Amino acid sequence: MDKAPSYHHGDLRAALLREADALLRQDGINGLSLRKLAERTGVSRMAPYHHFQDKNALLCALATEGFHELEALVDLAQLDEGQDLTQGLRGFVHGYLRFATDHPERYELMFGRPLWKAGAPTDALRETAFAAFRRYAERLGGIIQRANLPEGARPLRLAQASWATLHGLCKLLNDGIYVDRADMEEVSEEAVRLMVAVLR
Amino acid sequence: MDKAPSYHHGDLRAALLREADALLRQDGINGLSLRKLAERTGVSRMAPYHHFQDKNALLCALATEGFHELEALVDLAQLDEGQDLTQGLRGFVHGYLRFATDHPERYELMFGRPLWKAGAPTDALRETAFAAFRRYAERLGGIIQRANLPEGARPLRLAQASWATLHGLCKLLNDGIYVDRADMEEVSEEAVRLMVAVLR
DNA sequence: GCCGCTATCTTGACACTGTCAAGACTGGAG
DNA sequence: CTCCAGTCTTGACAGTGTCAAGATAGCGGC
Repeated sequence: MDKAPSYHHGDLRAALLREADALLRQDGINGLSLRKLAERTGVSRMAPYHHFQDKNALLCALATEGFHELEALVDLAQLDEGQDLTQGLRGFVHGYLRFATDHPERYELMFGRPLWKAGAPTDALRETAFAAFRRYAERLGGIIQRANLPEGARPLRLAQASWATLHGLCKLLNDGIYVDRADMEEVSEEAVRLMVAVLR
Repeated sequence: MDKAPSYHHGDLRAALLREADALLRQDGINGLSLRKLAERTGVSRMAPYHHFQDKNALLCALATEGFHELEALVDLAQLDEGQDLTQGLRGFVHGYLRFATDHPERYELMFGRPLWKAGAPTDALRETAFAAFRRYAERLGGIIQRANLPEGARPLRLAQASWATLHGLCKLLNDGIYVDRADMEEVSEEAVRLMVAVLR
């Protein structure tokens, strides 16, 4: 556990990711600078570059972890079983909102423009992120099929539209734009109604 | 039109906003630096500070213009008259998506975290942004009332949820996350279905 | 045990950013 | 004409990501 501070750190990369997460929580995504991170980890400013190609690569790695959690969250949601549809959706929606609002900086990193538009996202990030979505779409497809609704290519579209609702809600909430944290409960319920309504 | 380049520019501020918009389009929100802007406008780097307190203030001013356009767009939408509901909503949704995807950088600026969370938004920005939303909520309230649905505090919640859907869709589209530009037509139609379904 | 190779870490330097401080100009009011 | 307040400028500083080149150390082969 306690390490004599030798020239070779031994387990940088992991330490970097850990400290980066803490720094993210503390200073936000804009406050996360490689130099601060290096200093905090007790290493010189260029050391991280031996474990990550870029600042972008480091952020992508961090975001990828987040998407793994998100995927687990989708798996946990009781969307498929004979369970009540509204109840299942409500659970997922609440879980998603909670995930996003508990760690806003992390969520912003995962879905933020800096990674996806400005810096090119890593292949690993792309894959992990889309895996979570694909899983969600499959679940929704199962529901549609079981309720034998007019299917078509609809499951995908519905998954996109409903995820957009969730995502937009989280963004508005986290940035404090049109919906207040105090409204969270009621608005999320309205979102559930939206999704359920279209599923009948 | 042609100005002898005198010591006093005469109409900076306006020129700054104009050039800033162009620079935004060209280099994206991250590429918009005050120094580049100043040089492009043909003025020294500190000149903008006599017309805007901050970089933040300048960006807020730019975003405010955007929200004025958005408000006009809400006003244009045929949401209230006896017109077919689906048709009216579809028009608004398409208009909104078009607004966001035609000028992604501008949209990102308007609703982005840098202004709303990191830097404190100007009072003017706050006001303009919320005015647009309020107008939208009123329209929706009118629809609900005319169709005498169970009202309650629902208009506001519905406005929040549906705006979130739109917003999330635009974000996903512009950042290229779960929904591709090629899917735009179909997904937006699904969004319309979402909103209409919950209005019955 | 020793040599050398390679992964790892370091310091120096550069171009870039936003902004504080202090000076230079100038158009208009008195 | 004078002076002043509004406008613009240059100098400086701390902070950023990252290229280049040097320092260190652990590990396999002899």
